[in-house]
Amino acid sequence: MLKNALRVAMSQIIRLKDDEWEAFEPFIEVKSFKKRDNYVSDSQICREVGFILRGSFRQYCIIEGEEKTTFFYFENQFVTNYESFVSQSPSNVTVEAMEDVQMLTFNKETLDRFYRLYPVFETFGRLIAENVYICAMHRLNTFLLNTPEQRYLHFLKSDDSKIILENVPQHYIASYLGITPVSLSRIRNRITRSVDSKVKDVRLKM
Amino acid sequence: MLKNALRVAMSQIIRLKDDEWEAFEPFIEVKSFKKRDNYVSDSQICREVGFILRGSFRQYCIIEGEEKTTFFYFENQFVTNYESFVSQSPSNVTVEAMEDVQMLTFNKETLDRFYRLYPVFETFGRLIAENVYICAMHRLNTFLLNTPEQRYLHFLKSDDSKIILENVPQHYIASYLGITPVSLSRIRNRITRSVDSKVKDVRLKM
DNA sequence: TCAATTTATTATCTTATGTTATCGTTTTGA
DNA sequence: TCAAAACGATAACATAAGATAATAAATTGA
Repeated sequence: MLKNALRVAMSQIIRLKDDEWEAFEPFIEVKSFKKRDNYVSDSQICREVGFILRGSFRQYCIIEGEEKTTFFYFENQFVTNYESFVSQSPSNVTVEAMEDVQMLTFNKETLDRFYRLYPVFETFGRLIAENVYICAMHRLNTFLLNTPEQRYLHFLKSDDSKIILENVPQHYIASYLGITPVSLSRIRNRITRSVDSKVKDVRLKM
Repeated sequence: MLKNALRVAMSQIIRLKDDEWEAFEPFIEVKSFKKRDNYVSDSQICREVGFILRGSFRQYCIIEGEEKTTFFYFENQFVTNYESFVSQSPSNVTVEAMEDVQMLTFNKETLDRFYRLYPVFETFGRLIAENVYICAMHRLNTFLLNTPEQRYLHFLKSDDSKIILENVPQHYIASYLGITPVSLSRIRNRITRSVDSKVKDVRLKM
């Protein structure tokens, strides 16, 4: 059953009893999106959290007429504009399907109800928040402590990079790393050359 | 009574019943730090959350022999290395008193116990986590979307800037904004000149 | 109090990034 | 299927930031 994927994901975070899940399950909806559809729209309030069964999303905001891509969401991940969802304030970003998407969703009222009903849902909410905070801080640190080139190398070593590199055009990744597409292209060129010359060095030493 | 300041702060976040507070209060400790003392030390596990009654802290990490200041904590704020505290993993930062400090603290075991005892503490933990996440994202956005100069201007407009500008040397602020002290000095110079020239323009038009 | 340290500014030089434009190639969608 | 759009690499140029050093002022602490 489709909804079971969410149960599995939640069970990796909290101990969910059968009755708790069975109470929650009826509030989960199955939704589909076509490529290019918006899941969250700029200046709208985000009233849901989604769990991606199939497909992926890109999050961007528009600054001086230009789209700046700030995040990606893939299969088996939760997707929402967390700030807008938590504070029920208008979103300042758009979350757009990069391909056709099938997902499960539950809304704010549902979650708030379950926060009140079952302490384990509060724990769930807390652990999710702690986790996204730690991820945000790691990313922030790459800006505070690294140059763009170091940031790209750091990104290549990260767990997220594989799925992103395989699914996302390079200029979106540049944006995600806070640099221009041209600059990322140059950085990649530089790195390749430096690796090549190292290979050459090794050859010369032989 | 000293501990009441924490009750007030917590009550701005959650509804705390008398019996809940009275159960919690005995686990709160009062601690003092001298200027330059470390509250959190690099590679140590952070086992506490502090609430600052008087004084301030600076958070930094050492990269290639250089201190990079990444955060400040002031009166009536919570202070901890959140990641280290939450995951009970070694801290990668140092939190050092910028002046003599008086604070209240409670430790991880206490908090975990109260998470289990009272759902309202889970709510407290969740709301704190949601809040620090939103703050981290706002800061991350200034790196993703702004140039260093825009970032400084943005910082000047922020709520935090007043207390930081009044209490912190400029080169720490530079570090906090992810730029070098020399560069921040130039940015300030540039801004002043541009404001000056605008004043001059106004005068000429009169 | 006074020497040592810290701090902020400024100058010089180097370099990486931003900007803009061009050019193939690939992908898209009507 | 084919024209249009998207994409990535690259070049040329301008600019701002990093690195380093010198200097003066302020602060610190013995």
